[in-house]
Amino acid sequence: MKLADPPMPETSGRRRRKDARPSEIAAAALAVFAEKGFAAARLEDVAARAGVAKGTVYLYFSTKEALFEAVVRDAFRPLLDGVGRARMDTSTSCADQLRGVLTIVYRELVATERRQIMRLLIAEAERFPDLVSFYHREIVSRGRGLLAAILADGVARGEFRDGPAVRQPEVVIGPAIMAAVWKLVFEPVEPLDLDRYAAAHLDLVMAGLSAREEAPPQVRGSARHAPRSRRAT
Amino acid sequence: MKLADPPMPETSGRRRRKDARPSEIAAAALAVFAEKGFAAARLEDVAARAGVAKGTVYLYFSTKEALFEAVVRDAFRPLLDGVGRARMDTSTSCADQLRGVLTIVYRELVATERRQIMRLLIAEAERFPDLVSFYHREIVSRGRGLLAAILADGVARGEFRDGPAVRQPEVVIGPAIMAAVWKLVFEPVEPLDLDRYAAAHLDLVMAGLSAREEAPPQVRGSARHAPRSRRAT
DNA sequence: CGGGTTAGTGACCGGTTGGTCAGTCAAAAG
DNA sequence: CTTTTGACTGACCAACCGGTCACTAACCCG
Repeated sequence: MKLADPPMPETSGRRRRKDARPSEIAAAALAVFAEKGFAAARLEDVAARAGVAKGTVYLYFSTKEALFEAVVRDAFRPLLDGVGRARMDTSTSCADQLRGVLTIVYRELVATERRQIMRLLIAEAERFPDLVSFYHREIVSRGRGLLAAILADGVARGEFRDGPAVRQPEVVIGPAIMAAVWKLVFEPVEPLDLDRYAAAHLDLVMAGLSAREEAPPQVRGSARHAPRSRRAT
Repeated sequence: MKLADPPMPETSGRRRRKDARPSEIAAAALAVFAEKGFAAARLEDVAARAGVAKGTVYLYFSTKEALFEAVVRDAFRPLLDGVGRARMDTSTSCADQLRGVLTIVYRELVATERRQIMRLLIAEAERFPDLVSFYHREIVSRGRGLLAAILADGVARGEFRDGPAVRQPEVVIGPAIMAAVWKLVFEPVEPLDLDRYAAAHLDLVMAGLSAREEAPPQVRGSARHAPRSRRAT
């Protein structure tokens, strides 16, 4: 496109509009979808919010489904490489790495309007299986990989206790997801103090993972007598 | 009505139908709403699934919104008193009480189709604020009260460590909510082994709460920097 | 300036669907 | 048997909305 364009920047007035339109429309569409859901969102509202006529939407998106998919796909784009880069330097303790990851989740997902994407994904999951696959591949499995690596490393270093939670890293971020859901549903009724909540989450998880010198808890019948490989400090 | 009706039981064949209809329609509506969402669900589908004509639905529910609210409200009715009764006898240890509550959540919410109610509530939360208030009042705040009581009792008995998580009981069930969401969204892509997951959840929570020995008052998450073996796997 | 290009428009169409209501008919009443 | 009741029906209506397309006008270039 832009390659081999020696003389002038081709973005003149009219042209600049054309380049800007798709993202303008996408932003408007995201707002409307988040507010109304897919089925109840009206294309005319999207157009109006973007400051264009309804026909213009169809210049850039062939159908309502296509618009929805494009919008929801791109909503996490800015975070995608962030997740990739998130492999922090291994010099810090695993506990701190874990703290860092959870803090990012709270700051970038739970606390921002991006959680509306979660609502859309939950609501329309079975109408848009491709979208679900995309998110699973690009976000969820990567995130879990990162988490699993940190936990495994923590066990290897003797920071963390080996146990079922290490092999089920989802458990560790579960409370954060619940916080996002809570804010999506109950925020008007009973708002959630995210700082306090996140602190409690961190506290519980750290205490639950950390390897104690005193190994065996009196937790009876935990159905899991795995060898606590406590690589003592 | 029924008073002063000496001769015969008035529930004859025709009458019995009238009594049965609302719940039949409600059951059908729940299925259709769960499958399609509120906006995309068609009243004719509901009627067909209930084995009646469309007009019949309007004999019992004045509008589509009313039908939705009635259906979603009643979906948890059978569990309501269950939650109330769930104040287990205080003879068992608080750890066991907590285990019991979480097990019930997994068995009655996460593992059953009832989690579809969660999807509906999340998806339509801002279109039905009354419904949200209802659930918050009848289910969520009761459940949290129960949890908080168990945790506080556990602290008093010296079973649990006092800490921020005790004052934020939501954190403790967070992973279960996440499991429900996971199954709602990613089940077709990557199914979740609920037993393994629940075991990991229990393990993490019990370890995170249990008071070890004399418990250093505030661990502040073992920020030990011990880069003893910086080798990754 | 004028002809050509193209982003943008909005009236319109057709299918869908929430909601209505005049009518049907089985059972209860007499 | 006839009459009355009321649960149930489904054709119908009107509004709504996704998608189309003939048209407009802003812009570019010679």
